[in-house]
Amino acid sequence: MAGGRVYGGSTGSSSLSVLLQNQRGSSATEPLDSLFLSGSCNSSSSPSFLGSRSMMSFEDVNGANGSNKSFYRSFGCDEIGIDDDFDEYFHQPGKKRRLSVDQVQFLEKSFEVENKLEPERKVQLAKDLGLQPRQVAIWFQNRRARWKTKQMEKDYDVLQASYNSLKADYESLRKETDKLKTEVQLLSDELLKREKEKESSNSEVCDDSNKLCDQEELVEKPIIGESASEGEISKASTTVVCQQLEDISSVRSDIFDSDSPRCFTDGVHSNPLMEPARDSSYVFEADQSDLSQDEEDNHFINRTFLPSSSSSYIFPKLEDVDYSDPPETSCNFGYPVEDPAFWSWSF
DNA sequence: TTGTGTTTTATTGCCTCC
DNA sequence: GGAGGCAATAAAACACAA
Repeated sequence: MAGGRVYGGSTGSSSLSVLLQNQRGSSATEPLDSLFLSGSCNSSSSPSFLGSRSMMSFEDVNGANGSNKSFYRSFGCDEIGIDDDFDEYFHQPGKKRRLSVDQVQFLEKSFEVENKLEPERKVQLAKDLGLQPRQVAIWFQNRRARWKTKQMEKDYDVLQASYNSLKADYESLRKETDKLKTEVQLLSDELLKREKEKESSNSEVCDDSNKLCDQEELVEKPIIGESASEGEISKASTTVVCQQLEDISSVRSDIFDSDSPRCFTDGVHSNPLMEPARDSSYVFEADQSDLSQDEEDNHFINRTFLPSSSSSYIFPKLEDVDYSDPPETSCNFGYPVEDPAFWSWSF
């Protein structure tokens, strides 16, 4: 829209007083509501109807001469002496004429009441305004189109505001996610580093492990063997078990410092089901001939403290465990547990 | 005064409903 | 099939800057 334009697509009543002032030179406070009051026509207000000269140029203007005047008669303006103005525009066929401000105001008020036009109302409006019913219908049709456009603009603004809000939220969450991913990466690196350190230290320990392994066999046989009974666990074996447990705890506490996010409450897993997934099967399988030190630890603990009467483990099999909905206290940091990236660093 | 952009009035063609 | 609504569009009217 050009700057300074006083009329526009928005023909709301708020701008009509300005319109009138510009077009008629009348006071801005001059009540347009007089259109809806009978007997409002006087010599000072009559110029406001001069704009209606446009309606005299319609095709059947000769026949409509009387009906045009009906618009004024309806407001008590039978004798206003504007016939000369009518005649001036009588014979301009094909010329498009704008409705007067007052006619538009009248139509606007009618539109506010009901934006659809019933046939009876159309005829009545046409009669009152001195227009053809078709003109009234066209005006309402165009007015509805303008209203729809405005409404779409409003809806667009609302949607855009909503979009901007969501976008801001998304950006915030994305930054937080990136931050957490970085943290996870750091922790994962640290874990790998410590595991390597542990493996190197284990290789040194293995030199002395022959003796330890012999002792472990002594512990296992009474527990797992078919002929073994609980009463057969000797006091000496119990001593060895305790010693091994201390060794394990020592190694574990060496691996995980107190600041690392993990699922341990101490050197032993608080939730055995969250055991390492690097090779998750080993936790629940009875026979593992080639066990690393870490695996040996779990192997030992599981066999020592969680035996069943039938010598099978009481842990559920891995495939029976539902990991789809991990507990709140798990260490998945909100990542889906089925994500391999999660299992690569979780415990 | 003129060119340009905007608004309004009106037409056309298509669609839906009764 | 006619009436009416709607989208697209033409064309006139209008405002304004250069």
